[in-house]
Amino acid sequence: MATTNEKDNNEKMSLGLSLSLGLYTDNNDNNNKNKNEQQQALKLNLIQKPPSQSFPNHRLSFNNLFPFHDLSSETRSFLRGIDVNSAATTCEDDNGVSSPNSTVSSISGKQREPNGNDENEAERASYSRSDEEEGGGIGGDADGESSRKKLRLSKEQAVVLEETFKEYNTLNPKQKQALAKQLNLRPRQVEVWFQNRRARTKLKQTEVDCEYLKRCCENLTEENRRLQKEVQELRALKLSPQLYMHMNPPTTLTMCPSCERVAVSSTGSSSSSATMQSAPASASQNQMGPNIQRPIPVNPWGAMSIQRRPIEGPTTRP
DNA sequence: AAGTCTCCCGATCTTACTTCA
DNA sequence: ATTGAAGTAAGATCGGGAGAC
Repeated sequence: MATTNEKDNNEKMSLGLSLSLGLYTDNNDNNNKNKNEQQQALKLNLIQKPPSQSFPNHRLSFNNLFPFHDLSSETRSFLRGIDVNSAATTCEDDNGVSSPNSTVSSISGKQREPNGNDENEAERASYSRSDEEEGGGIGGDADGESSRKKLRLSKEQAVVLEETFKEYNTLNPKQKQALAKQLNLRPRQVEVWFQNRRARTKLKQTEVDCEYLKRCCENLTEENRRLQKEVQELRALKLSPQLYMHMNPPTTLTMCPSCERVAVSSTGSSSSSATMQSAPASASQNQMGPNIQRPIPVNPWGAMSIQRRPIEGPTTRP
């Protein structure tokens, strides 16, 4: 079961994060490689390395993931040293009488200590019900209460999750269990976190792609406008007889999109066959006035200076 | 082939928190 | 300084599709 899931996960991993017109999908080819190594690495990462040791890299990597306008509230609070969740330091219901989250939600943020007790964060944010069965996950309101109380993860937990996500954006059951155990969360929580993380990463990527396409459209519109203008100028030239007499028969330059060679097809009666020339040669062949530039075919996509920046980090290592 | 299980995804709900007037 | 509305981020849930058994 796990084997098929891993395969499935890897396929989705390579598909899900490679929206973006296939422009940067190369790295994902490595996703299917060395699964055993990945698991070994995860074990090392999750079990042998204490969470605190992975913190120094956090802010850099997180900013790399979301470099723009995405200083989340948690991060901002983190930077300010304010513990946003420090109120609910303990959850008193190991037996599940009341949700630990209800404690969190019943205490407004204004009751939290301003300086925050960072030492208690992990305990605060962790489920004291972490030993309860995973069945309490989706729709798992075994106590019949339909409350959807939410628990903010501590920054340590978030950091570990982020670090893990950067390496594996999907987890197999073993990884999930190990991570949940390390973070003192329920496996379901880890699973949900990864699902949400994937979804939001994809959303961000979609936004980036949308912006990119918008700029492409703008560039093409501008290029079209320029070409239209040039056509008008050429038509005006054609209508001017004395100038027209000294011109070679008008040519139509078309660019082969694949080889980027220019087919020069004369519209005059002398030649009806198109010949392929390289673009620079055709440019120099233009015998029109110096002020008129024959539009050398451009690749508006290639000419664009937009830097596409993949926003999600998670690329599995080979 | 049909049923079940598990996983993932997309949409959505809900809550915690921030910002701003 | 305080407060409440609006906005945002993120955890959680729901329903459905897909693959494995």
